[in-house]
Amino acid sequence: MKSLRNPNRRPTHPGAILLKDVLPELDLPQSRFAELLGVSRVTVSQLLHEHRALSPDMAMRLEKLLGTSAESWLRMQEAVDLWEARQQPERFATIKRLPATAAA
Amino acid sequence: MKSLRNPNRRPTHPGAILLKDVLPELDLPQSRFAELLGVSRVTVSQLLHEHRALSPDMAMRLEKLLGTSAESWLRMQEAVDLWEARQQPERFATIKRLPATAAA
DNA sequence: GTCTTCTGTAATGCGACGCGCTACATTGTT
DNA sequence: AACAATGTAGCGCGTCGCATTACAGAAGAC
Repeated sequence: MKSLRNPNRRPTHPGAILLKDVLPELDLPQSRFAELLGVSRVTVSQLLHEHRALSPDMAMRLEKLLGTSAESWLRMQEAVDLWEARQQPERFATIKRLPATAAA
Repeated sequence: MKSLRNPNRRPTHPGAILLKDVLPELDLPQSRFAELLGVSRVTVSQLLHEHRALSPDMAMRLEKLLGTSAESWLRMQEAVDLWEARQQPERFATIKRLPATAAA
C-alpha cells in the first residue's frame, strides 16, 4: 500500500476545514469571524467555499486569532495548488528529466 | 537550545539554492537552464537573485526537470513568505487570540 | 583588440488573483 | 412583517509572476 489515504484525491481545501470544523466550534457568525480576522465578510465566505486560495496573509491572521500555526494553513493550500497543477501535465509536458550529474 | 540553526534568521530563498548548488552542479548557462524549464532567461535570473518568489508553476517545472519534489521547493518559498509576514506584526496587531472553546 | 557568450537589470504590457465595497436574493428566526 | 446571516455577482485597485525587448558589463576565444 502506498498510503492509508487515497493518494489521487484532491487534497482538502483549507476553507473546508474552516467551514466544517473551525467555525462550528467557535459558534460565531461568519460576519463576526471576519471582523475578528480583520477582513471583509465576503472574503471569508469565498474562502470557506473554496472560491479563493488561503493567502499567506490569511494564514497569519488565523494563527493570531486561533493559535494554529500559519504554516499548517499554508501547507494545505500548497497541497491544493500542486494538485491542481498536476492535473494539467500538458503544461509541463515539454520538460524532460535531466540526468543527474552524479558528480561529487 | 531551540534549534541547531538560528531560529530568527531569514529562511533561505529557494533561488539561492538554485544559484549556489543546483546550477553549478548542472554546469549549464542560465539561458540553457531557462530553456529546459520552458521559461524566459529573465525569469530565471530574477528567481536566482531572489527578486521574485518561486511560484507553484516553477516548482512543478523544477520537479519535472530535476526530479526534486515540487513540495520541497514550495516549502522553502512558503517559509520565506511567512518570515516576511512576521516582520510586520503591526499588520495583524488588532487580532486578538480567541479563547479555545475547549468544547468536546 | 575585437567578437561572442553569458549575465544582471530596467522597462513595458498582460493576465491572474486577493481584497474591499456595494448590491441583491435567499433563508431562517423572531 | 422585520431582521440577521449568508451566498454570490460586479467593480475597482494593487500586487505579482511572466514574456519580451533593450542596454550594459564581464569573461573567454580568436
